[in-house]
Amino acid sequence: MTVSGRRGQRPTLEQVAAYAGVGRGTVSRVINGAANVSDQTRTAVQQAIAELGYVPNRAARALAAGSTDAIALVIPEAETRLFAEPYFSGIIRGVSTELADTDMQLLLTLIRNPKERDRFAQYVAAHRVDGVLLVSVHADDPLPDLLESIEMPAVLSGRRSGDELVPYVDCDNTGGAQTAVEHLIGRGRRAVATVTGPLDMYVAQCRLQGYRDALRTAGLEEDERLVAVGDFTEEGGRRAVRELLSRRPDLDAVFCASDVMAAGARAVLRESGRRVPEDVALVGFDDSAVARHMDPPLTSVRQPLEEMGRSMARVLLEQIEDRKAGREDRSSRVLPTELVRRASS
Amino acid sequence: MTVSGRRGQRPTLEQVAAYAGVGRGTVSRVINGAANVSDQTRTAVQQAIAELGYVPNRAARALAAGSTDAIALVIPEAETRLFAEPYFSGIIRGVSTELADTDMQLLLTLIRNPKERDRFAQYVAAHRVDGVLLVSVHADDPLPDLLESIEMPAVLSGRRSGDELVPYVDCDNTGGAQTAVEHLIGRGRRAVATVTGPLDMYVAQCRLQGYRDALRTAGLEEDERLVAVGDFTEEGGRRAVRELLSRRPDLDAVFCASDVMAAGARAVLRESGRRVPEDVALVGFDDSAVARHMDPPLTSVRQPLEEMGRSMARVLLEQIEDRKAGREDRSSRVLPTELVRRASS
DNA sequence: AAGTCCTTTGGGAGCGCTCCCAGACGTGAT
DNA sequence: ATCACGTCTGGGAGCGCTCCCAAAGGACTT
Repeated sequence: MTVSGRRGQRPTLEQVAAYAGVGRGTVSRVINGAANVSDQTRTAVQQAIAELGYVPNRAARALAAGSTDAIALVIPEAETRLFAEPYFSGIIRGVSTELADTDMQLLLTLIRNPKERDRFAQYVAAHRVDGVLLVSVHADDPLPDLLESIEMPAVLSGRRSGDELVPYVDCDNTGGAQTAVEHLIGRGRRAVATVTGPLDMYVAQCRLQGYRDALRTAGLEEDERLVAVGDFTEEGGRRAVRELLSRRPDLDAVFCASDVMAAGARAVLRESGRRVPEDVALVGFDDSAVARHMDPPLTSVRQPLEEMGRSMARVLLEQIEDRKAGREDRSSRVLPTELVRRASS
Repeated sequence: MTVSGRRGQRPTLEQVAAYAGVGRGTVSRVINGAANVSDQTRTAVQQAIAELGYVPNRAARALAAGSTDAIALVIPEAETRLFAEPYFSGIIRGVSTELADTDMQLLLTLIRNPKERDRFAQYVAAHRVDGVLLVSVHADDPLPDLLESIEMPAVLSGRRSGDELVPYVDCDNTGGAQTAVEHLIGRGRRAVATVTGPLDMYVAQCRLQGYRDALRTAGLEEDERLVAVGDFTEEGGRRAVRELLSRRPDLDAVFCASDVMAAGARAVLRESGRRVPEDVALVGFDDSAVARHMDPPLTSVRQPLEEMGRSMARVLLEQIEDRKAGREDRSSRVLPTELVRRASS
């Protein structure tokens, strides 16, 4: 308790100014890298800052400047279940990396229910952050449009549909799926089945489209009996593969739109006495821990999660910058995926 | 751009006061739930707030009050690798849940290198947050002591040693391990081996201790040939189990201090022609996705991650509260684990 | 020598709150 | 009627910045 009297004793900009023998405005200019400061003055101020250990007070800055130097990363609970595993840590890591050089803060907000959503909406509407990164893939999520309507800079992780209006960063789901299936075809497989995600999700549509593109490119016939709809869960994968096996017992490869579904697929294949990859080759999507630790290890399509996080942050920062300068910027980005080949195919 | 003129048009406390026909101070009192406001006045103010859609400006509040209404969740990169998977999302979810009713903000900070650590240290030293949640298990991490020295309220996730001084929230690693091994013994296993984590980590020491306690309680002899040191990686698990098999080919159960190591163990056991669980029963720790999707699904010790997150937040908030009131509070908490039984044992 | 323009600088005003003091009013005791 | 004391209220001061205007000075031009 003795030392705590020191609280608030942190030097202020004013003290730095006094110490350096200049005015407040000048110190402010140096800190914010404004032009029109002579080298001599700048050096003196910088030295004063260093000697006093000055750190600007964010609250004061935010209040005076009307900006917050903070962005929010918003994760609706619903997404949390579907994409759990490597997804968030990857995105978060990327975002954080990109923000490290800035002095933007990252605010994490989980939204579990409508009440929390409203609370967040109000919070954002009150301009308590400079921008929002939103993990959202559900078409019926009202948040993106809300952000749009209050002109809050925002970037989505993933698209809600093919003609997404809000700036987004996504990975090439179609291309990734196509590559995966082409890989299977290249290994001599001819009866390639797929287990899709729920088809009301755009990401699931894309991955199915990639599957179809690959078949078409290879001149293989598309057989609807080789397509089963899953739900991104292991049990869904099980169910789908049972269905596939009953319809086309001769299938020799399965492309699953997620690793977790591939785990379910793998179990059913084993139960049915089929060996992986000898009898049926298996490929997943996500390159999650599940894929790495499966037996045999699962070939999977890797999304560049960290890079996606970085991109999201970058796009958002640009957007904030542009908005401030009165420009309009609505760029999005689609990043390539990578096929990670393992023993399952 | 037309509408953006509205920016900053959000009502201020002053406007609320005018609207309600009271003074600024009164509105402030109502907002902060201070006593000494007549019911009539309070109602009038609350109505004004509702009608105007007033939301307090955090920056202004922080500046005037000298507090920030924000806490930081700090994750050193090193931990990110080891504990990746369910750990962070669980903790984060818990923390976020607990904070939802507060108007505390959650700031996420990843620390990748010494430079970022220093930056964060400076940031914290400047009292830009009210408290810190620190995921840290490495004894040589300087951050906890730094926080201690500047009297910043802090709570660790996990202990660095048995006599941790900084308040922490941990799960009962020893008890969890003991329960797991007792479970194996209860299923008739007699040559129970263990794969430990790196023994310079307290968490690994605890889990080993739990293993020993279980053997002793059951009156089984401890054989050092049944203990192999791993490193929480799959490859480490592989290596450890190969070692164990060469030393005690008759082992009939393995308790691994992490699921990922159990995945490695499982692979080696299969290679050696042993069936799980018929020949060798297997138990892991963490109850991660890997455990659920393993073949056979892995029995594992579940940590109550979300509850741990909640506890951390609660303990930190209490600490902040107490500190503000001039009291001293240093409570910690150890939460029970739960054995999740699956087919591997 | 006077005027013009640019660069550099100091410091007032104000951001929206909280804190706190002083005043207004009511109640009961003297 | 007077005073003391309590409850409730208004609003000044100030938190530490940024913004911006005006002033000081230097380098040119006419």
